[in-house]
Amino acid sequence: MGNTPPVGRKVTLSDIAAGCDVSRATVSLVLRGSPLVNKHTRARVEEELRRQGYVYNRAAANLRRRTSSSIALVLNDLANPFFAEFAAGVDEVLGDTGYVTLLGSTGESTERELAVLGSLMEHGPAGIILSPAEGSDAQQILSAVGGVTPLLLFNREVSGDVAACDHWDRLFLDNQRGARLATEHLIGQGHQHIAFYGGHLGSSSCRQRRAGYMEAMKAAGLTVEPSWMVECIPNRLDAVAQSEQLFKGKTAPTAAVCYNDAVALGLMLGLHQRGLQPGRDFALTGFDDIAEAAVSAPPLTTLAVTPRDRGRQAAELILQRVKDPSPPPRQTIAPVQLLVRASSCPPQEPA
Amino acid sequence: MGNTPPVGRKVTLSDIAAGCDVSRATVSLVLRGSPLVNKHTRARVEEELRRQGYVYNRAAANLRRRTSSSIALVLNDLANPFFAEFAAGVDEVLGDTGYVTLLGSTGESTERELAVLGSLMEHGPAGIILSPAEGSDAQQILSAVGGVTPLLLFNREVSGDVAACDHWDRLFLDNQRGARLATEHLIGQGHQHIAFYGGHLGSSSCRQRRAGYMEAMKAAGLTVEPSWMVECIPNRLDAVAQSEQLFKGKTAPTAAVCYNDAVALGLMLGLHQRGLQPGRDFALTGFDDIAEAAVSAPPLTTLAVTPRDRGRQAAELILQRVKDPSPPPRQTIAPVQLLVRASSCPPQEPA
DNA sequence: TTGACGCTTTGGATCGTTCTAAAACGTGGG
DNA sequence: CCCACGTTTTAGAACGATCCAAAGCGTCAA
Repeated sequence: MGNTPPVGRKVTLSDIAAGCDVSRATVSLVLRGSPLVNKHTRARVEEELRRQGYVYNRAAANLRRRTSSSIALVLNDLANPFFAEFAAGVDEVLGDTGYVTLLGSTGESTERELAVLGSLMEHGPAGIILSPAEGSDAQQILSAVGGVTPLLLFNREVSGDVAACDHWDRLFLDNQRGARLATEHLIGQGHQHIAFYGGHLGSSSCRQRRAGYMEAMKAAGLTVEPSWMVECIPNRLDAVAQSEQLFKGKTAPTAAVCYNDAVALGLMLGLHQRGLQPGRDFALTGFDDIAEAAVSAPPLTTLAVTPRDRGRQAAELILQRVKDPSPPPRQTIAPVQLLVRASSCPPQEPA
Repeated sequence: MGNTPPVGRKVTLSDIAAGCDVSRATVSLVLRGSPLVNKHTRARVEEELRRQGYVYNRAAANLRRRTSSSIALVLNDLANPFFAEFAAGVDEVLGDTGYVTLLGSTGESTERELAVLGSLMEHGPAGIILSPAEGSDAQQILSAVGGVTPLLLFNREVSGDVAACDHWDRLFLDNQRGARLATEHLIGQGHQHIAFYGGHLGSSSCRQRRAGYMEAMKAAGLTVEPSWMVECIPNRLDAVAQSEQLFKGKTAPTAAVCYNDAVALGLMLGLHQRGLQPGRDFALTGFDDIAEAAVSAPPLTTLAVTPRDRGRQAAELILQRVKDPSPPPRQTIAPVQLLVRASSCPPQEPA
């Protein structure tokens, strides 16, 4: 009978070594499946590991080997289903590769973002995936994470000195192309008076989506009335409230490309209040393909961004970079896919 | 001029010590804000820390002190908004207390759950918050996490030997009271023929909610027809499909307590198909207060479960347990709150 | 002069693992 | 009998921080 496992303390490699009369080094070799150890020794050690209920201490190993087995994931809003799906995708890939996810949620506060980054850095992650809070400054982030740990910027640009962060990788959605596809689709349905509704000009994604819209309109030779470009806070409530702005100009639009699904669903309510039936009297498109989009009345034409796939992709990008830091920084633009549903009807009386 | 920071290597406490001619011990004291160090020394050291861009290595400190600064958060479905909110709440509190969140997502697979727990354990978390996958076995979980690390079970029971896990803390929603409140509310509106619609009897939450419903019915002296207890898969689609079952018996219900919001929204569609207008011809309630509940037509009376608050609470519970492991395990039942909206109308002709 | 006493500072061991170089051991050829 | 050789095993120094006991130092009373 060997000794019993220690009581108040965790079982260490030395306990195992003592328990079956070999050196710590040998146990370590067994743990890492080295071919150097003799079959019988290995069996004896493995039995002892089981007997004492040994748990590997990866922190100690990482210290000695100067390695890391974690990736930090810092998100501006975990409660948002888009980012939740994204996080699930990230964790899926990281888990499969033996990395562990260090989570940090900033709640759109740049102050908290810096604090969270600082705290996570103390755990020495091998890399960082960051979806920055609005208004994040490149310089400050750089000084929080240091110049060494690889960082992948997701979904948003940061403001400030470009040179400060031009060695970061980037993963963005193809906002511009998405909005262009939606606009082209509405044009294809026969619409000529098409608005762009919702979003904040302060956000880079809104600017990109507007650019895609303008691009399609221009390419089709269609003019854009100023009253058709309406800003609103990108949630349902404000989208309802601002919807009448669309009809203040001299020509009323017959369709709208909306900044995102939440805004589109809000606009639907606003149209109802004006006596217009969306999907029959007025066509609209969203962006994101949230769960509700498929079951709204009418179902919403929108752009699928597959956040879980983006998460997986982000994880793979940062892992590549961790494995080999030498290649030049890379910017990846993820495709989005147009999902045509009933909300994007043709105009009622063809022009 | 001091030496320059090292190149390929991270800056360590020894670099700082060498850089300003003190011992490592002194630098360590400065880092931890000890009152022992002289004002001038402290200033010199702090200057050097800044100059070299020192980052604290918490893993090394944890190793030496035999402490931990992380909590593992293992969720069966991170993509579900309920758990995403929960995670955000957990991370909020943990971040404030200097802990870091180790994330693990199991995707409802018990196999993956064990793998994830094993991997996280190697990082030596101070505690674990676990929302188990369906069908998780107490024994297996216990052997994955060992008997030492505190564990908080959230939201779901695990199957198998109770004795195996009776030293775990628990945090559950008050399903029974929630359903009772909803039922009492409908009774208060004047309903007597009230159904319980949706959910799987296999799930513990469904059984608890049914129990709350029965409790209220019995207390009010109301009888329950067998045809009023209808099971369905808890999603919108199946809820539409099964809704006619409610009207197969000899007495048609005038109201229904639904298993959750998704089911309630599905039932609304089913009622429409029968020519009944929910909120006027038929009253119903949901459970969860998902985002759609407030904006459906009619807005849905439901039970708010405030997942973010639950997350905060879970974090506080596990931190308490980490701080002092001695008190006996505790089961916490979180209150749910009835939100009355237009869907729970009085019956059309008062009985 | 001595030593007792605060106030600071410090060397060295230590946490649990891995790495390196070398030792132990059996074996077979010269 | 000795040594070279392949196979296993090992002692001891790392990794970067903290803890402990003790030491340096200036001051002041005896």
